[in-house]
Amino acid sequence: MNTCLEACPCSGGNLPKLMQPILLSIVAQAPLHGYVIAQRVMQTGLFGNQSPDVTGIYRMLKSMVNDGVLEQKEVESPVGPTRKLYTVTPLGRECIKHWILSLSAHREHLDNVLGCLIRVQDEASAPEAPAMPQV
Amino acid sequence: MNTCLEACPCSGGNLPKLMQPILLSIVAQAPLHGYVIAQRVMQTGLFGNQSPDVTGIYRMLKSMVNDGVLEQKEVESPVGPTRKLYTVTPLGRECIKHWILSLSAHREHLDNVLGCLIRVQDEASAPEAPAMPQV
DNA sequence: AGAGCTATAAGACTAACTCACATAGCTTGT
DNA sequence: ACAAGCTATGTGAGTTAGTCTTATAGCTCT
Repeated sequence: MNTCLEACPCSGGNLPKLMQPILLSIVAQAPLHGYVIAQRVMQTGLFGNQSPDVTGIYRMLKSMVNDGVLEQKEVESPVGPTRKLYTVTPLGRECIKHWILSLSAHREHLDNVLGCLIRVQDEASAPEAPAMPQV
Repeated sequence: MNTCLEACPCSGGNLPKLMQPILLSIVAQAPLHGYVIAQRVMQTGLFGNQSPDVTGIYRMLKSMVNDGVLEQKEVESPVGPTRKLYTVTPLGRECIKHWILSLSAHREHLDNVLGCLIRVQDEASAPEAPAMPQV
């Protein structure tokens, strides 16, 4: 039993952040390494003031390389650990097109679900105000 | 490395089905047991011809009872195993309101991400048609 | 007798996250 | 000189919302 506040899924905390398409669109603009990508994610303003944590971003970048949508090039850095420069592959460009289609479809699904919820909500709030006079 | 077809996340297969709000809106209309709820989910047409599998629905119903948004009443059935009748609790009604808010916010996020992708896509397809003459 | 429907559920797996922690070098302030 | 804090990458462990496979049990229809 929760209080339906922050912990409840209805707060939207468990909805996907869509990091993969976001990362694709950032890297598509210019090849970058992880740390800078994470900063760009924050700068998009998509997450208000805070970005989802960087470890998730590094992990996602790695898995995207594994999937062949990004390419990774090790670059010796003058300071700190070796940086990894990410570039979008041709396959990744294809993925961007696919994402546009599937996110549009998802948007429609979302609208339909919202419609169901709002209908239920309206019926609950005004059951004694019939639009049509009863015989 | 995948082929960016069905297996790739860009196909949208991993996007959430939003079962919890769907189940809430169905049970809010009338108390039902699992099997019938699963049928209603299919009838909504939200998933084309096929519904996500029933085991997920049973599991979700159970966890929603655990969260206090649904109430479960065991009903002896003349045939087959004991049915479980689900009803939306007052907390569940609150959740419906919250879902409307957070799904609306999610819709906005989705639109923003789509905007980023489409912008990148447009720039990639028309880089040699400058709107402003270069000096 | 066997097929197929009603009805519920556990087991094992996956994707996409989260938080806590580890590591390592560099810069800046005191 | 030393600590604090930034740059930069990563592992481990856990959660949520799903998936597919399999199990169960009784009923109806042919």
